[in-house]
Amino acid sequence: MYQTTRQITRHVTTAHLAVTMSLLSLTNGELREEIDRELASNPALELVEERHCPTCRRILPANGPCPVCSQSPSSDLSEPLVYVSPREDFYNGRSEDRDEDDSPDDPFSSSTEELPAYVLRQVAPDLAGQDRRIAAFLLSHLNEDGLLTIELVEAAFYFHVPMARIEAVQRIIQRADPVGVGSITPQQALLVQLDVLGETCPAPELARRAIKDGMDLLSRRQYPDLARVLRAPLRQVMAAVKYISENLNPYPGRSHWGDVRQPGAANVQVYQRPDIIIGYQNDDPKKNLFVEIIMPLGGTLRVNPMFKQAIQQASEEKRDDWRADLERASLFVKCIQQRNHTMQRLMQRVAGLQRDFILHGEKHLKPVTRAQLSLELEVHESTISRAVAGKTVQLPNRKIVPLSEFFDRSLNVRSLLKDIILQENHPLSDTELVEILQKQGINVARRTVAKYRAMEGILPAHLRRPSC
DNA sequence: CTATGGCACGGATT
DNA sequence: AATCCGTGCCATAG
Repeated sequence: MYQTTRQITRHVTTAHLAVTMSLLSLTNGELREEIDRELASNPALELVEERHCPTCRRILPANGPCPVCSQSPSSDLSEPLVYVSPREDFYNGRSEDRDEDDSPDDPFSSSTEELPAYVLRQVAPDLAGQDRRIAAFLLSHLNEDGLLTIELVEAAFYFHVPMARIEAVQRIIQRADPVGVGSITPQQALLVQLDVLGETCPAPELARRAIKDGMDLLSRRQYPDLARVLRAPLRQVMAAVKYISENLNPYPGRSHWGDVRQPGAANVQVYQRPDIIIGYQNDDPKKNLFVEIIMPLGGTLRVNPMFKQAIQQASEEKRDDWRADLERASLFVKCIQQRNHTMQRLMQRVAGLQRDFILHGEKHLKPVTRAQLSLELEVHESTISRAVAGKTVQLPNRKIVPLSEFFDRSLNVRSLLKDIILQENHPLSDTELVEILQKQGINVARRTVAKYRAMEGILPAHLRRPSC
């Protein structure tokens, strides 16, 4: 990323900007990788030890009390508190956040961290020697969803065996208990599940084609489009979709499809660890909104002071190299700080603006654009874009949504529309829906209502049940 | 004839 | 400069 250290020392400001920008667009997982890389290659950089908060177990900032637990009386309840929170567990450990609904420890249950072992136990008897090692290798690269995080070719390269051999092992793994485990993509997992299910009782053939040829549309719930691609009537496609969502699971490592907490709105998109968490201080809804910007670290990053001293006694030829290292380390630390600062300011403003959305749901989202925010924060538009892109936020109700949702121009209208249709006792046509929306002060074209419906996966009026 | 989806255009957003 | 979004017009299905 920045090998040319000489130039950097000369053009500090330019480099500073460039690095900060690229860091800004990283999610916490990617950021951690970047930090690890830098930490490994630069001896001048160091990670100072962590201090845990005794009550909430969060890692504390370099000095000062835990901002989550400290009872600082806040003067203005409408102003959210924003805090950059170093939390190692968000990178490689287990999340402590969902501990309420964790099942009691059962040595024989297949909990998340035991998934690889659980599967290996099943497949091991069928495999000999090398194949067993291949299986173990593959299983050690599963993510929480039960999908592989590496390509099969990597395994083939690692073991010096042909791809076919790896694929054969993978096929055996995929048919083990969480059926579909060890697939590369959700699509592959679904297909395997369909195969296994089809052995006992036949599955609709349309379901297979939907997954194979229309996975993209399927996951985006664009059913009318899907029907067109498959050249099948919408009714049949809907039946196939129903079959898929009731019997198959694109993420074999998870027991349920979508968000369990909100059974009404099944979300096909599943995100992993959020980059930002919004909640309340001490989980008390009467307190301020509390925004945590997650730093995937177990401590604080800084320039190693010992290294500075060591330079004095360094030999003539090494001194220049070390100086460069030092320079790069301090640049890196500064850039990280800059990134966090920007994120902090951004979230401060966003949380303030979208307070109603955070507390009361999609209907209360205000249409805010990135451009607008860039004016208020006095940064370039692209800075906001980078900061927002690809990041996810956990809301107080534990739902994880993309940060870009905070800038969705039409989400509030779509959600209102969803409500109206949910409460209708007679299927309303698009034109009728337009009129109802107009009474609520929202002006949209008939065509637009149709699009919103499609986005929400709601069928046209004549295909909807009168009752539900 | 009515309800809806497809295509394409223009303006806003990124 | 590229992309997304709302909309109008037209074709098609029922």
